[in-house]
Formats: sequence, C-alpha cells, structure tokens
Amino acid sequence: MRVTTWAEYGLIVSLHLAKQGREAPTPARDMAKKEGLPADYVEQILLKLRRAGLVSSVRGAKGGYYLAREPETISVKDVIEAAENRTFEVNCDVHKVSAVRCHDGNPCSIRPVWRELQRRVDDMLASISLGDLMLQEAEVQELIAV
Amino acid sequence: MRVTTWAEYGLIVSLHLAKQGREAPTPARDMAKKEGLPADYVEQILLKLRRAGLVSSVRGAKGGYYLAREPETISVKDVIEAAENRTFEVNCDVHKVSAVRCHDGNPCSIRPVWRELQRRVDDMLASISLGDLMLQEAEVQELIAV
DNA sequence: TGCTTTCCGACCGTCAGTATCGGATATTTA
DNA sequence: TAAATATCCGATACTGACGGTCGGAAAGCA
Repeated sequence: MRVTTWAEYGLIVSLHLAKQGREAPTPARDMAKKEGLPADYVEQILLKLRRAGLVSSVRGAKGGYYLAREPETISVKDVIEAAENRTFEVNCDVHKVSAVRCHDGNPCSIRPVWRELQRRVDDMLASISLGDLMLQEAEVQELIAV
Repeated sequence: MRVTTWAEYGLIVSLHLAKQGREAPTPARDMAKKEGLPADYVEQILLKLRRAGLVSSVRGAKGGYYLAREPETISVKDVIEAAENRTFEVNCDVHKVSAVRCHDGNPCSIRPVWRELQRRVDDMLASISLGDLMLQEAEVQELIAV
C-alpha cells in the first residue's frame, strides 16, 4: 500500500504553482527543472491536473500553468484523485478476489475493514489544503496531528 | 494506493484458521479449495505467516496449519505486515523522489502528510483483531465505525 | 517567420504482483 | 516398508501497472 509518483509529483507541482501565485503562468519545463523532476513526465501530470480542473494553462510563448483556484480551496485529496484517479482503492470494487465472494449479497466480514480504511484515508487527505502545505514542515505536522 | 492479494488472501486464510479452531491442523489445499483461492499461492502465504509466527504447522499426513495464538491477540496489522511486509509504505523512506529532496535535513512540507497517514492507517489496522472479524459483517462494521 | 510552449497519443523498459512448478523432507497409515 | 499425505522452499514464468520518453500538431508571442 503506497502512493505512486503520479500523486507525489502531482502534489509537488501543485504546491510549486501555489507558491508561484496565480498572476503569471509557469512553464512546465521550468518547474520540472527547479523541482528536479523528469520534464516530459511532469507535463503528463499537469495535463491530468488541468483536465480535473485544478490548474489552468496558457499556450504559446510566455505560456505555462497556474492554479485554477485559491490554494486554500484545493485539498490533497483533490490532487491525488486528479493525478492517480483514486486515493485508496478497495479490492471489493476493482480487483475482486472472485465475483461470487465479493458480490454485495454475499456476507464478508473483511469488507467493512477496507471500506472504513478508505473512509479514514479520504477524510484525512480531504482535510489538508495546498494552502496548509505552504507552511513550514513543523507547522504542517502540528496542524494535522490531531 | 491499495492492498495486494498477499494481504487480502492472508487475511482470508487467517480468518479461516481462526474459525477452524486450534485443535486440529487444516491442510493448505483444503483451505484453498474451500475459499476458492489458488492452492500453491496460498501455501506461499501460509509460509510467510508461519515465519512471522502467526500460524504453526504440522508436517506429514494429517498435518496442516493452525493459528499460533488466540484470534483475539492477532491484529489485521499483524497479518498484513506478515504477508505484505508493510501496511502503508511512505515514499520518503523507500522510493525516494531524490536523495537530496528526501534527506532528513531538507525541509519538506509534504512529508508530514505521508507520515501522519501511515500512523492513522496503522492505528486502525492494529485496533482490529481476527476475533473481531469472526463476527457478522454488520457487527464488524458497527465495531470499527468510530 | 521563427520561437516558445501547451497538447496528446503512442510507445517502451522494468519491476512488483500473482502466481506455478518440481522436488526434498516429514509423518501417518496400510 | 511402501504408499499416501503434507509441509517446505527455491526457482521460474506471466502480466499489467508504473515510470518515463518521443514525435509531432496546434497555439500564441516577438
């Protein structure tokens, strides 16, 4: 169980854009270079973020990307879902062990575990915004430790 | 982000053994057949569970596997860690984006998110025992919904 | 007319996940 | 003691997701 680089990079570039402000667009290539990430790959991720409506883009020279909304209104969950299509994926839904076993009608005492786990993961990730992540590491830590 | 079949199958067979009781050992092949899982694969997983000390085995005819401890003393986290080697894996530790970025000295406001997420996942999975999972689905659901 | 940059599909290598197999060893039963 | 049943365990094989690259089309600036 782990997050992929799609989510990790997606978060890095989103945060980068948040810090850049929303006045002028930032080229993908510049961002990739500054963050030390593969440029072509970053572009793919930005494409996903744009399609999800999290970032906007300006084509042509002097173009680039900028955050579509205020950092405070974009959650970590938003970014991960945009980049990775899901946060926590429950096997009962997608990678079923078997059609019979995982059918809704068939009782399964394990199912509630995954469902509840998903709920808690989503709750936590939805509670953190890009605005929060613009703080220092120690401050963020304090913020999310309930 | 999802659990692998190692964890899922591991939980299924552990729960199966819990329901069988600890008097007589259950052969891996029987278990696999009843649960509709690939027999050879189930054997691999049982091997892992045994090495982690969660199940014990008896070799030879009339042999098989049985739970090493009472179901109430074995948590879902125990099973997943035995089968999958980890529950939630933080990229900061294993699949670092880059050595510099993820170095402890380098501040990173994203890191606390993964760390806290790991903590919450582990907390939840540690709070559920195989004994709990021997209840009906609805009861389990009620039990873990805080 | 260049130059920059997004846009987008297609491609590709690698590795973790998901098994399968073959044989060695241990134990019971006939 | 032979046969049958099981665990033990390393080696191998298949597959798709992951992580990344490429080439070119279209759009806007100088």
